[in-house]
Amino acid sequence: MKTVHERADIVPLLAEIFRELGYEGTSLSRITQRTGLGKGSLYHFFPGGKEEMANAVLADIDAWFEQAIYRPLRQDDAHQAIAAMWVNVNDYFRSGRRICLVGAFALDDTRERFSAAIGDYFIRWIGALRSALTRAGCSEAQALAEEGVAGIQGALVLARALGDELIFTRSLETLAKRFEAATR
Amino acid sequence: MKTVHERADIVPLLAEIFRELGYEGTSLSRITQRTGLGKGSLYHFFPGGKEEMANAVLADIDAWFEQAIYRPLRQDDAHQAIAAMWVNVNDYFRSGRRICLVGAFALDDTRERFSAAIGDYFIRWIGALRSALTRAGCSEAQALAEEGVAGIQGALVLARALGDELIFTRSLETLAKRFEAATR
DNA sequence: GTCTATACAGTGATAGAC
DNA sequence: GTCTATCACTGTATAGAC
Repeated sequence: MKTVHERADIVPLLAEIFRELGYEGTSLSRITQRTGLGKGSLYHFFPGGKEEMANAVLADIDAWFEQAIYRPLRQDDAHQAIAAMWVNVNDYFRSGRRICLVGAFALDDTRERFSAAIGDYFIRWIGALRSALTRAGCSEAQALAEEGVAGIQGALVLARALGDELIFTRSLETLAKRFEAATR
Repeated sequence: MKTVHERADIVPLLAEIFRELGYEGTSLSRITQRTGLGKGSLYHFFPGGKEEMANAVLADIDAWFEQAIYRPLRQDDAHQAIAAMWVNVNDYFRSGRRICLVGAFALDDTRERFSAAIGDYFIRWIGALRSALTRAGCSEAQALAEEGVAGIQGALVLARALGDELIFTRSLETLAKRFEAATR
């Protein structure tokens, strides 16, 4: 049986592999195993190899955050959008069992390969969050937005390091309370 | 000229290499280049190869944090020890230009190799910080300790992602203010 | 202790048959 | 589109001379 795929079907699988193994730790043979696709198929979809695969994953992540997080923060009711962010983020990162690929890429040398996409991701997240906080009447919107995004990234590190799923959700709740106190 | 080294001289060099390249991204040839030592010397000091090198680095990091951060938090004046922690952490991570190797290892699959050391690092940091906060009269010491450690890790991610050194120091100052408000 | 030489599995990548 | 075969290269690790 010859299953026919398209690029869009493979990208989410690649995302999970990069998440678990990191960029350097992800080898084409592991990708072959986990996707069930041979190298021929892989290079058919991604002529640029592993780097193009990672770029496709980053673009996919960016698109998801744009529609699910950033746009509501910029356009919708500020209080509602912030509240929805905590819920969506907790869901997206599977209560801390899933990490942020962009954050992980930022930490080591793979940052150099994807610095534009990495910088963009955080600039836009912080910017959108600041926009919502400002509209909600927060006086120190930039600092609080940075604290919120950093808090999420840090909570992911802790959750993975301790193997504790509860700490992620608990951290988000603490952050949410800080935001409520600053916007009432 | 034949320079003679000892293990203790090499570990800090290895630490910087692992920090920049990550565990998987660090190859023996890169280690050879940056340390000036051949593979023979490397395997003389670390018969277990790359994994033993990383374990030595993690032990070195642990020892530094124990004496510079954890012990003061557990034993010294609580307010002073917490204030010193912010200064020492900012210095140790070079205002965000240097990352936390333990946090980086926690994010991807290399966590499995070093899970004991990684878990220990964060458990003891949070525990020591909670001890100081409790002595300082904080009612929600565990939650605030978690928030502080997570905030530091997240600030490192942001600083690297944005290539912005100022954001790290600024984030530490914000966290310090939160701690002061909770312990007065 | 440090080096060179070497083993050999695994790497990213390409070519071509189907 | 998918596969298999194959490429040149780099990976970790070892052995042995000095």
